[in-house]
Amino acid sequence: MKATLSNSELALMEELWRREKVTAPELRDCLYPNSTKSQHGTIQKLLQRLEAKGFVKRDKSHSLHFFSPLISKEAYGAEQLESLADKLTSGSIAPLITHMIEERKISRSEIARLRRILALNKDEE
Amino acid sequence: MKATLSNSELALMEELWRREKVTAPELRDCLYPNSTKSQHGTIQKLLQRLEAKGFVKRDKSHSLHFFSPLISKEAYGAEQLESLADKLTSGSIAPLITHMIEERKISRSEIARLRRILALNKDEE
DNA sequence: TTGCAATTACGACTGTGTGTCGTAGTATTA
DNA sequence: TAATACTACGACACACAGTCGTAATTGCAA
Repeated sequence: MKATLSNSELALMEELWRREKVTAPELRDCLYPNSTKSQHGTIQKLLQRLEAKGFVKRDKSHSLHFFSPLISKEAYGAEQLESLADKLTSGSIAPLITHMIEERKISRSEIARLRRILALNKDEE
Repeated sequence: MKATLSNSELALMEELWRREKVTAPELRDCLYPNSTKSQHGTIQKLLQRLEAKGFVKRDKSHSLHFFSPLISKEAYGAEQLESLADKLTSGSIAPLITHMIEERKISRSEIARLRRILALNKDEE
């Protein structure tokens, strides 16, 4: 599951992540506020592709299907980060973080937050 | 410069990052070992696109052009990471790191390395 | 100076993926 | 059974990646 999500797919997943179990009509109303009676198919097609990619589970026990995410937002993000590190820095994320810190792209509070996360794993060193 | 590099473009950039100042023929010999007399254009086209995207600088002071990267590998990686965090986690990378640690996707040595990087910024807290 | 070889410039083509829509089929409800 | 809403699926335009072929330019050698 190293595939990446397109913009529309991501917007749809965001909604799935927010609500966990959603129907296609609900998604349509949410993503296309004034739905012109035609975007039904768009949602269906997106869901169909997301299902094929393994991102979405379809519950068709009722005629009105329910969709739910098969991967969490954090897991997807972590996968993307891992893939980025694999492509660029031999799998290591340290160089990326280093550069972001040097360029002040990470706030001090974020740095503190990261330090706290990493400190929890100190005993395993 | 939030654009992302395709596979071929990345392969070419890797070579530029490695050697800093390279000619098109050198890139051709490197990326297409047994060049079938036709891939000259491919390299030219890739360089042309990379130049248009602002990733590459072209020195045409000689008839044989020299190409060099306009962005470092680390800067590009950091940009990608930043863009990923913006899209997924409101710009914060902590959730991604957290998930990777929980899933044991980050080795203990890498964790130690990250902790060291972050410790250097402790005084600024 | 002229011609050859190598490089540059650029247009064109294929293939792929995204986003969109239309239509046909199916199920629920009145 | 007729109307309505949903599902299924094919088709399309568009953009981009990757590739190639050809024309134009330049450098070098006879």
